Amino acid sequence: MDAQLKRGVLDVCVLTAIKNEDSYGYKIIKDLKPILELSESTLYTILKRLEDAKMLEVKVELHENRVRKYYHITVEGLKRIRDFKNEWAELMTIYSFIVRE
Amino acid sequence: MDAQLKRGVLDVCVLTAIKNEDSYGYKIIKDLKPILELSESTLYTILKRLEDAKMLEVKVELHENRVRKYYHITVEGLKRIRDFKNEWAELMTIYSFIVRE
DNA sequence: ATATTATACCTCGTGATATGATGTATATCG
DNA sequence: CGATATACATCATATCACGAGGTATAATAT
Repeated sequence: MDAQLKRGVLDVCVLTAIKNEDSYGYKIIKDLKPILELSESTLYTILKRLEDAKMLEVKVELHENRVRKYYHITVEGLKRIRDFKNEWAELMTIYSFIVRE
Repeated sequence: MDAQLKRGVLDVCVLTAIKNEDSYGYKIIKDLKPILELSESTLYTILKRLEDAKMLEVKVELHENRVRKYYHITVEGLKRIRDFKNEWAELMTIYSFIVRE
C-alpha cells in the first residue's frame, strides 16, 4: 500500500490497536499485520510520538526476564480517534469527487 | 484537514481536476477550492512532480499577454487514478477496523 | 493617476514523518 | 550450538505539504 496514503491512518491504527486492551510494541505489530503492514522502526517512532503527545501512557513491566513496555490510551488518544472519524467524512467528499469526475 | 491525511489524495485530486479538460495552475486551485484547500506552493510542487513522473504533459500558451501552462493528463496519469481506486479499497478495510474496535 | 486586487507563474527553507539498516539482549527450539 | 522468536531502540535518508517570498501583467477601485 502506498506510503503516502498510510500516513493519515497509521497513528489512529496504533491507537485503535491499544484502545480496548493495553498492549506493547511487538504485539501491536503482530495484531495489526492482517490490517496493515508496519515495520518496527515505524511503530516505535509512532509510539514515541503518541507518548510525547500524551495520547499514550507507558508502564514498563518484566515478562520472563524481558522488558515490555505496555501502552495505555489516554483521553486525548480517544479524542484523536473521534477526530479522525470526522476527518474521514471530509476524505469521503474528496473520494466522491475523484470517482465522479 | 490534517496534512498527513491529505498526502495520499492530493496527487490524485490534481490529476482528477485535469482529467476531463486540460487546465492550468491558477484554475486548478480555484476549481478544487470547494473540494479541498491547497496553496499555490503546494500545487506547483505537485504539478512539477507529476510532470517529472510523466503523468502530465505541459503546453505553454499565451492568454492576454500572460503565460499559461496548460496541463494534459497522460495514460500514466489515468493509470494513477485507477490504482488509487484500488488502494482506496485497502483504506476502507483499515477504516472498518478503526470503527469496529 | 495611483493603489489595490486578480491573474499567473516560480523557488527556497523548514518541519513532519515512514522506513531500511543496524544494534542490543534474552528465551526457545531444532 | 546455531537459528529463530521475542522485545526494545536509534540513525540516516527520502518524500512531501506549506509558508514566505519573488516576478509580472491586467483590471478595477479610489
